[in-house]
Amino acid sequence: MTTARTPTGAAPTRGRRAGRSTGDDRETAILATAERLLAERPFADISIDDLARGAGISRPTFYFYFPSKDAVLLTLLDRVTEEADAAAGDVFERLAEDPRAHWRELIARFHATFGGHRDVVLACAQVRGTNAEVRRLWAEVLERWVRAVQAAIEAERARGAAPDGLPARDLAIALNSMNERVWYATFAGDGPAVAERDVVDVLLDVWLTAIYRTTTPPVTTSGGTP
Amino acid sequence: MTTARTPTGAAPTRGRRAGRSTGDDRETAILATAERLLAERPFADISIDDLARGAGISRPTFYFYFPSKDAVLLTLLDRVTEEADAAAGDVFERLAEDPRAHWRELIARFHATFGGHRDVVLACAQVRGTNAEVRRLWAEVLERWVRAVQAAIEAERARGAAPDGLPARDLAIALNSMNERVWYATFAGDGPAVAERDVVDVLLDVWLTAIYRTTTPPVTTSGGTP
DNA sequence: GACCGCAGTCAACACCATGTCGAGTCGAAT
DNA sequence: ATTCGACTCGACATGGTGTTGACTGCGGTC
Repeated sequence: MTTARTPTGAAPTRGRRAGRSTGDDRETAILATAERLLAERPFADISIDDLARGAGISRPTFYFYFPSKDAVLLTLLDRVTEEADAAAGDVFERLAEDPRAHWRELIARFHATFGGHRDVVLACAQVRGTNAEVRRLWAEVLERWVRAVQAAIEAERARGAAPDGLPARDLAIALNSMNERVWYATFAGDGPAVAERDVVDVLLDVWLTAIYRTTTPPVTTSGGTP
Repeated sequence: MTTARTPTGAAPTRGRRAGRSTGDDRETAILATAERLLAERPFADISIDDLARGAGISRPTFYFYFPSKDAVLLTLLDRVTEEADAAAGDVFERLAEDPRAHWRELIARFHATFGGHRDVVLACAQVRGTNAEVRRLWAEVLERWVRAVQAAIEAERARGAAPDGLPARDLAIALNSMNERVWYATFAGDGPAVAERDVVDVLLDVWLTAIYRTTTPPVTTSGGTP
C-alpha cells in the first residue's frame, strides 16, 4: 500500500510524530522543497530521496517527519483548502444585495486561491486516483462547499429570486464539479480548456443560468415576485 | 518513467509488436484479465505479474504483447471511446425536432456507455494523472465531443432557438467538463455525488438552462422568433 | 531432410524506490 | 554524570519494473 499512515481517527498535525523543537525548520524545509520541486516536475517523478536531500537530511530521517510522500502533499493541500475556505468569507450572506456580483466574487476568489497554488492543486488531482487519504480530504472539503452553495440556492429560491427546479443539492454538486474540472483543465493546459482570463466569466454564466434561468438575476427586493 | 512506450508517432495497433498468429488469444486474454481484475481492485494495485499470470503466461512474455501495464488500459479505453462515439449516432442532426428529448438522449447514451464500462473509465481517470498517453488520448476524445456540442449550440442559436451568450466553444467545454466530473463522482461513489438514477436529468437541466435559458426549449419552427 | 528464420516463451538478472531497524549523537533536565 | 528523548543515518529487506539471452517449435526453402 501507498496510503498515508496517519492514525486515521484523529490527525492533529499531519506531520511529525510528537514534541516540537529544532526539527520544526526541517519539517518546513521538506514542505518548501516539495512545493519547489512540484513547480518543475510532476509529483510522481519526485522521490522521497529528492525531498529529503532538498531539505538537507537523509531519506530515513524524512520518515521521522512524515510517514510518506503523500502525507507531505496532504499537508500542502490542507493549507490550500484552509485558504479557500477563508476566501469565501461572508459572500454568501450578501448574495441578495447583488447576486451576479457576489456569485462572481465567490468564483473569482476560489479561482485566485487555486491559481495561486496550482502546482499543489494539480498534484493532488493527480494522486487522488491512487491515494485514499487525499480522496477523503478532498471529498470532505467539497462536501462543505456543496452544502454552502446548496443553502445559498435555497435562500435565493425562498426570497423568490430563483425559480424552483432541480433539488438544490444536486444542482450544487453539478456546479461545483464543473468548476473543479474546468479549473483543472485550465491550469493543467492539456485537452480542451477555457482560457484562464475568461474562465471566471464562463463559469459564472453557467451558474447563473442554472440557478436563475437568467444571467441578470434580480437584486435585493425582499418580497415575492415583483 | 512509467509512460507507455508506443512509438508516439503512429500507433496502428496499441498491442503486440508485429505479425499475427496464435498469440492473438493471449493478447485478448490479457485484456480480459485486466478488465476482470479492474472490477475487484484499483489499477494501481494490479501488477504486471497479475496480468501475466491471469493470462497464463510469465511476466517477460507479457512484454511481448504490451509495452507496459498502461498500454493495456489504453487499449481498453480505445474500445470504450469508440463505443461512445458510435452511441452519439445521428442525435445532433435531429436536435431541432425536439431539443429537450434529443439532448437528453445524447446524455443518456453517454451515461449508458460509461456506466457499462465504469471500471475502465474509473481506472483511466486515475492514471490520467500520471500517464501522458492516457491524458493525450482522453484530450483528443474530449476535443471531438466539444466540437460537436459547440456546433450544435451554434446551430440552435442560428435557428433562433437558443439566445446568444458565451462563446459556444467555452460553453461546450464547461458542460462536457461538468458531465465528466459528475459521472466520475457518481460511478466512484466517493465524495458528494448525484444518485445514479437522477444523474442524467440533473445534467440535462444544467445543459438546457445554460444553452436555452429554459428547461423547455422550443421545438422545430424553422423561422426566427415566433 | 537439413537449414533458416521467426513468433513465442521464460529464468535470471539489473535496477530503483519504498519502508524498516538498530545503532548511534547530542542537548536538556535530574 | 547520568538519563531520556528528540533526532539522525547506514545498511538492509522487499517488491515491482524492464531487459537479456537462451530455448522451443513450426512453416518455408533449396
